[in-house]
Amino acid sequence: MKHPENHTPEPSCETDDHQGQLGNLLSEEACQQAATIFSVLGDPNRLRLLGLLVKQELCVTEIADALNDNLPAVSQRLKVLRSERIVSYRRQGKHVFYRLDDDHIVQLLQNGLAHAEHH
Amino acid sequence: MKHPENHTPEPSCETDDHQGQLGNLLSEEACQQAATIFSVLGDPNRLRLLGLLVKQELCVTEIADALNDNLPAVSQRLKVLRSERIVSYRRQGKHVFYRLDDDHIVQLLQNGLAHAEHH
DNA sequence: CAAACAGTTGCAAAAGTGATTGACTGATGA
DNA sequence: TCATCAGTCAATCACTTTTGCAACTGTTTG
Repeated sequence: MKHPENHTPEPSCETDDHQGQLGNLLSEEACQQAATIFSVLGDPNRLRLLGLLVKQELCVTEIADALNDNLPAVSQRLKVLRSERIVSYRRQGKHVFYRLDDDHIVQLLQNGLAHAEHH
Repeated sequence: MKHPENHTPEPSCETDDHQGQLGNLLSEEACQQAATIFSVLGDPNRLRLLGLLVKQELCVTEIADALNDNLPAVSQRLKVLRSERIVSYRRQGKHVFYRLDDDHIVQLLQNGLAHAEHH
């Protein structure tokens, strides 16, 4: 007696497959991982930071300056982004340069922004 | 004395435009909105729930049952998803049926999962 | 109208998150 | 080697979010 059997004449026939490889992909583990990534992107400060990196590679100081924020804060954010492989970095002398890890996440950002707009 | 001027010979020439309408889009407000959406998606429980809705429209009880979770919890999650227009709903008799608001967010989910996987 | 069912809401406890500050590491250059 | 600059790390605090439970609303059915 779990599923209500008397609710709707036609059982909500939206079973078309406007999904990609999605459907089954929502396994326990996939959800967990995807959720982590989404929540890392779910912060305006980190998003602003990524916005800068879309255009070019930058070192931490430059980022902090552009965002008008202090170094530890920025470094902290970069650490989080690093942990999810959203940004990668290289050291050059005293400086550490960060950039987006791949174009993949640019897409994600675009999608997110798109949804934000048309809403 | 803000931007370091001695850091790199060529100032990190990644200024190619593999961005869509992105670049400038990262305005204060756009960031804020996008961040909200991302963080709503940044929860494994909500993601699992959305996973169900990708395939079909479902009522709250069905969802709770499928997720093996209690009704108030599910209702609460749906409320959050509703607030960001990620799901829409219709009432039919005693039941309230939820579904994904548009195919747009399916894309978002796909992107998120894709990134989660190849990582 | 009363009973039963489907959902929602409110509230308090618990868990998670981000900002801040100060100390620490690593590289350069006098 | 010492001073300085670039960045990271760690600990604390404030704040937001989740969750779990009980009470409440709305709808159907007897």
